[in-house]
Amino acid sequence: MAGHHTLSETESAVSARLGDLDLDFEAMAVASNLFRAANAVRNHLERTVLARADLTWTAFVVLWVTWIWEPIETRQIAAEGGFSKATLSGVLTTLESRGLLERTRGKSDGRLVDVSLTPSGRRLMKRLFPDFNTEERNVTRFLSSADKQQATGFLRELIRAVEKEGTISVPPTRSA
Amino acid sequence: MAGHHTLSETESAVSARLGDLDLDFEAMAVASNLFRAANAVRNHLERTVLARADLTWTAFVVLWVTWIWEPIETRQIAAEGGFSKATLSGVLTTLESRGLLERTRGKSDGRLVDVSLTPSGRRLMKRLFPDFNTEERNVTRFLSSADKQQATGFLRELIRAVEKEGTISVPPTRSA
DNA sequence: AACTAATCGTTTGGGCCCAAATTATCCGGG
DNA sequence: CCCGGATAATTTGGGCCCAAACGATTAGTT
Repeated sequence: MAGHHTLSETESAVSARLGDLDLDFEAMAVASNLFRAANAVRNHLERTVLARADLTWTAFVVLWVTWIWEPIETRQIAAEGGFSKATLSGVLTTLESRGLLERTRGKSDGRLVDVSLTPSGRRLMKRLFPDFNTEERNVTRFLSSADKQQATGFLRELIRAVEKEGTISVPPTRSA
Repeated sequence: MAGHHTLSETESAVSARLGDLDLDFEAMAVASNLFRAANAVRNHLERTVLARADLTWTAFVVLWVTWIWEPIETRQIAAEGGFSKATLSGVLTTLESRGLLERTRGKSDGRLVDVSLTPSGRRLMKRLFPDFNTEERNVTRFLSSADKQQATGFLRELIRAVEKEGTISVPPTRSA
């Protein structure tokens, strides 16, 4: 992550291509910085805290969610973590083979699968999470307490907008 | 993306596991909502605008960056897009095979590769980007203009914190 | 009981993702 | 000119990622 252009540089480059007919540059700035920030923070955490425990990002999220809410059903892990059940299946297999968690078929409903950490998994999280939080503090160190609360609020509004799905409805232009 | 717990629910669950020794819950809230939001928005855009053009997220980012700054060197695309050159190599091959862009060896320096869109690639972006921006506006519709500017500012502070790398230095606890 | 539809988790196939190893090119001595 | 170190992009190998297909279980209907 390095090559940054200023906002107005990008704006004028876009305008040169499209004649800024009806674009919302503020929305564009929010979106592009959202992905840049998430990517940068994620890569940073993967290369520092998580690398020390030999965990990928998604594996950590799965362990984290399970740690907090165990026992928890797989579909809830996927919903909480924001990835598909297909992805989760593979990651669960990986983590189970390392002895960090266990799958057990649901007793009342044979279709469901409950996930719990093993003692080893719980030890890992108890050791890892404080370090993780220290890095979270580190990457937010330029934001005041009020800023952090406000930033959290903005992010939650984005999430709400996607989930409420009140789409402005893009006319279905036909594909390539 | 569905299962949300409130902030305080999560806080007390974490405290129950760790005894909230020295945790920064505000930093935790920023980080977790950052990933949730980025993930939600990305998945949404992939399933709406990008699916209509049969493009993955990363493929779109590559096309976008190239569209704006062409001709551009591969290492700059990777830096701008926030992924590794290894990832880029594969995506470039995919997009080149679809006739959307071209690689040309640098004339002055034979190690470098310049990337440009083909006319077909430029037509695609010119058609696609307005739709993309409409969705960007859609997902930010609960934020006022001032909010969007402020949110952009906060996100850029996160990026700066990662890049400046003034790490608080987590004591290197040993691995699993 | 038997059929049907709904709802789980998993598997499959193709693409993205990164670190590390590899190949190719450049540049500066000697 | 040739050698070696530095710097490009690419390839390799293993893991994540999703939609769609699949197999298993449950629930509703008759």
